[in-house]
Amino acid sequence: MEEKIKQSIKNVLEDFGISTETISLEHPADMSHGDYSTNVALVGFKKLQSPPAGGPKTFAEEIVAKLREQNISNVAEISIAGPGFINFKLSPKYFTDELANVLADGEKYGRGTALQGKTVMVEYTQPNPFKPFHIGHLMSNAIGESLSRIVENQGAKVIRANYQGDIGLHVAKAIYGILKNPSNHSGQAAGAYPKGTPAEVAEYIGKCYSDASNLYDEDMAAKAEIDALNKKLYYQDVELWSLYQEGRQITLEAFEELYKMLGTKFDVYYFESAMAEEGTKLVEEFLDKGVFEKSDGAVVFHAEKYNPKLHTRVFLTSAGLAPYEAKEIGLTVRKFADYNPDISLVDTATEQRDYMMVVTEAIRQMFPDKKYAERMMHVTHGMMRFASGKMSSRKGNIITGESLVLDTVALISEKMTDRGWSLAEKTEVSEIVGVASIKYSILRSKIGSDIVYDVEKSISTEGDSGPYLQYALMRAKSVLEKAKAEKISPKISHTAESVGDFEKMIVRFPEVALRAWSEAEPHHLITYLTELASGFNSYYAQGKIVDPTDSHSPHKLAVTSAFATVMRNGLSLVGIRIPERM
RNA sequence: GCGCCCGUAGCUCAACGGAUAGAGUGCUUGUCUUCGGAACAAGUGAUGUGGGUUCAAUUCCUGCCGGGCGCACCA
Repeated sequence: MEEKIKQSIKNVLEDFGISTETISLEHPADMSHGDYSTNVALVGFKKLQSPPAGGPKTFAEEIVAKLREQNISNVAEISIAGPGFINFKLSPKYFTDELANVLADGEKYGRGTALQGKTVMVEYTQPNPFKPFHIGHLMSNAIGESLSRIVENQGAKVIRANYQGDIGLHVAKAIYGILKNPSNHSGQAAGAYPKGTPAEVAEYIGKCYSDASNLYDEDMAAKAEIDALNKKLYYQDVELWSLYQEGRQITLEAFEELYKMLGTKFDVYYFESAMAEEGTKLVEEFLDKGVFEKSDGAVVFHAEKYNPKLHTRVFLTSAGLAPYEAKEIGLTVRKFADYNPDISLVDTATEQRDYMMVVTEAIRQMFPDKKYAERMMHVTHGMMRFASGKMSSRKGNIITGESLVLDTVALISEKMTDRGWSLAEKTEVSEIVGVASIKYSILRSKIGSDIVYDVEKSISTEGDSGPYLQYALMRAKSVLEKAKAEKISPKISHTAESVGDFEKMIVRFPEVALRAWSEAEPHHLITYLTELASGFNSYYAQGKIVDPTDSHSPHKLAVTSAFATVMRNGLSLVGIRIPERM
């Protein structure tokens, strides 16, 4: 539809001797202005050889006259407003046909073809074994999972990848803590892991890590020991190996349980430990080829030579070890070898922005013909800060990603309306709703910015929230079930009265889904779905939908059904699960 | 010091260079409680600041003020 109108405008402009590649056609913020609006008369006015004396408005009139001659199908009315906007009003039939498409397409409604045939790798979450799963990982997971689904929805084959730091100083710290257990956590004997679920053991490891981390800064002797451990681990010391393997395994299992709750399933896991060798080799190879240079014993890359805004970074330390930079090179080569993605989308925290640009520049210089750099896309998320100064979880610990999820789920559980749940049902529902509320808080704003999270407010029973979206859908479901019981079937009636703002909003879903991809911004979906839920709640409040005495009842049911379909598809794109009841 | 990001109602967030800057929350008031009130409706209230570009600036450029992040052997 949009393309058809644009084409017509283009034709008309050519008649006036104006050629433009891009025509701006948008939905006016105020729906009473029409369904589409263009500013071509305002923009094109200056390009005219002999502009009409009446100004842009007169020019708009001339354009409109010609547009009307074209008789664009489904365009009911063309008018001029304000300084020279041309507004298009579509015929009701266009919308009722679209609603019929929603019902016919079901879960396929809203799919696009922008990435048809492409392979996209999305790399996200990236927690580190031996360390707690913290809030940043939760943000990365919510964003990455949503982007994965948005990309999939545009026809791409998606590879979900998780790159984890299973080697490095943090591991040495954790191992040191386990070997010594200086605070005697859980009364656990030093040098071994306690018995328990993966989550419990991971929590123990987290405490050991934290102890060692403090000692590292305060105690010179401890620092020396940890540094020595780090070196031993790097060279896979036999004595430490089983302790290392067990701890690595168990923290990874604990992460896996969280992914399940969050609704993520990774296709591939990459580990830093496996990238050091390949990365080192590559850096050395390209040192000879002149991409890298020696400086103070280290191997560095002077990114500022190619882009003055970038800086120099170390790719191999003077001790000959591979820092993150070299491992990233190894990872890049590996993932392109494994999947050859058309786009490699990576989500990290914002502080890695410049670092990533330097690495990307190095890759550009290393592999100009393979176009790796051109296919790399980096998005960054901000930090989650907490309102009300409440920085610890219910158990009094530092808030981790895991404790935030569990605390939120527990609060939701307390506030749930009792519907005669079994314990299993209640657990399941509170989990789905609790995770939804966290994901909503993360995804509702632009992904780059920091977000302020208030545990109490985000699960408050009123207003903008994940539960609000789920609740609207539950209501719609209820209505549809009641209609079924009363044997009224949904049927679209193709009359002018049957198209209101709410119906128009429903059929905008495909373009919102597309925009979420083209800007890589899930928050467009959240904003849209919130408006849509609000629209439905108003629609619902206006009068009965299921009413045997109302001849419009079948149409209202069709609209309700279309709403439910779009809400389901939309929630799926942001990675929010839908409960059976709530 | 240099680079990147940000500054919008009391608070948390929107706005593809466009029309009267939208939501939620808070506060004030109302609906209804017959399809699920975790709801609906009404009122209240904002673009940090000085220039510039444009028919049109929250949006682009620029000065200042304020905040976050990054800038060599950590990840």
